[in-house]
Amino acid sequence: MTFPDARLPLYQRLRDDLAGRITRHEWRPGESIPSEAELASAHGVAVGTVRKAIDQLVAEGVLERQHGRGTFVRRAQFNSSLFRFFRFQSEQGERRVPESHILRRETMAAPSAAASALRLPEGTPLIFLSRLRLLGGEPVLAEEIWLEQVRFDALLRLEPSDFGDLLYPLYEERCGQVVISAEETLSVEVASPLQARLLRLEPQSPLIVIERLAFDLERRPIEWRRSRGPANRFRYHVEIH
Amino acid sequence: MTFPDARLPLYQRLRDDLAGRITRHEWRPGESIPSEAELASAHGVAVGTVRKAIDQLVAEGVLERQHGRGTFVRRAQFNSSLFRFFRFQSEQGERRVPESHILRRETMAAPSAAASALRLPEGTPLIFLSRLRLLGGEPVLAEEIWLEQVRFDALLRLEPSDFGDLLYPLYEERCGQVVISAEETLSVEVASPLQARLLRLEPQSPLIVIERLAFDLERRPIEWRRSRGPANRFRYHVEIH
DNA sequence: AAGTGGTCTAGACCACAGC
DNA sequence: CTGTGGTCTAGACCACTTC
Repeated sequence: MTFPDARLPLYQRLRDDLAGRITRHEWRPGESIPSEAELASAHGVAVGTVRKAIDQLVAEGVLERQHGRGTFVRRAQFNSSLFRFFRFQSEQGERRVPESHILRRETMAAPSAAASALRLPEGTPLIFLSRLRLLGGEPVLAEEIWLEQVRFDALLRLEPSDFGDLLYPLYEERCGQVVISAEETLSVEVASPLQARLLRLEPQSPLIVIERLAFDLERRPIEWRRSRGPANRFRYHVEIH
Repeated sequence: MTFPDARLPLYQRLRDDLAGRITRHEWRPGESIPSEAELASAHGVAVGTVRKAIDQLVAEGVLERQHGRGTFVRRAQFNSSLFRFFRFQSEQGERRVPESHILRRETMAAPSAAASALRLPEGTPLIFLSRLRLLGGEPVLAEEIWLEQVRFDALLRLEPSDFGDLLYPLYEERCGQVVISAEETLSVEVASPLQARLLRLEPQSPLIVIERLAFDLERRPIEWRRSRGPANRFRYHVEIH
């Protein structure tokens, strides 16, 4: 339980309260939350204040309004921009989801880079995943993923072959962790012999490197990953506002 | 003059009205707009409605509220994410603005790629600019830029040496065109002999290619540019929501 | 003290969905 | 017809800036 700062505006505390109840699965993705009038009377505030709190969560992509029907918890948005970097090569629409193979799954004490990214003390127990992703049989991404062990414990009790092709649905269903935003940093480097063999490239081929830090509803970083793929089949699209 | 659809909500029409007055330079960047109470009585609506219109423009980055002082037209935001791809090499903060040299400035009939990006009929008169950008004397970006001639006419009456290092302030001051959002597409290609010489690289070096389509207040595309730089000194940071 | 934006309330009326 | 979200109003009170 966090201490809601009483000096924060009402609608802010309400937003955090609702976000918490979604995190705690009081309302599940796809379900509707109580009506604005109900929430208002339950919290003893005006409807306008409830609307302002909901407005925020809608803007964050957590809730979705449907005129005349209600307000719903959004399901993980697998067509959203969070998945954009899968758009390797095939620019012609039809974003295919690459198949995934878990190569390694281990626990480790947080190395300094992962610890500082995830804002955890160095040495915190983490889960480390190594994944290879393929499109039409060809490797397109080699991924290294770090997760805080206490949050993602459930992943250790699952067969790596049962992980499926997408992690975020797994995070949501098995671990109750919802990703709603992320920061990515792109750069280009040259393939090491190891990476080259994994991606079936010639050594010294240019690689695109995507570092991603993913955040949950409470705006805490919960996943850090570093993905590498062949630079020549790469396209990346962003909207800047 | 556009026809405001009377079926649109009041606050939407108000938003468009305010956006238009900013475009037409009734209020200039850095200046304050009338107070919410004034706008409300001038338009014969409630203050809440004015606030909702202003909220939108604030979210779009056009206006900026200052508690107790007023609401201001934002100046072109040169530290904003629109300028992020200047962050070549020096990751350690201090984003320096590269110096710019205009290599070519011509008028041309819109080629099909530029026409379709800018959503203009093929053959529309355009201005074409070619720029080289340097950091500490070293070339970091070679840019090709296409602009609709009727909007950017003023650029033809200016000495290329007087363009300065940033184009968007120029667009704003000389042409009354304000960029508030953009889409970018990144890819990697291999330097042609020409590009290699321009960027002082060995031929066949990997290049990062950034295509940018920039939009104005009315959400119309007004600039299309393609920039190329050495891939190895490149870093790109995005927030995904 | 006067003027500005920020929060919050209470309620009217409209538009859409679903029975 | 009922319940839901969407728009709009009118006004109280607060917090910050400026003079």
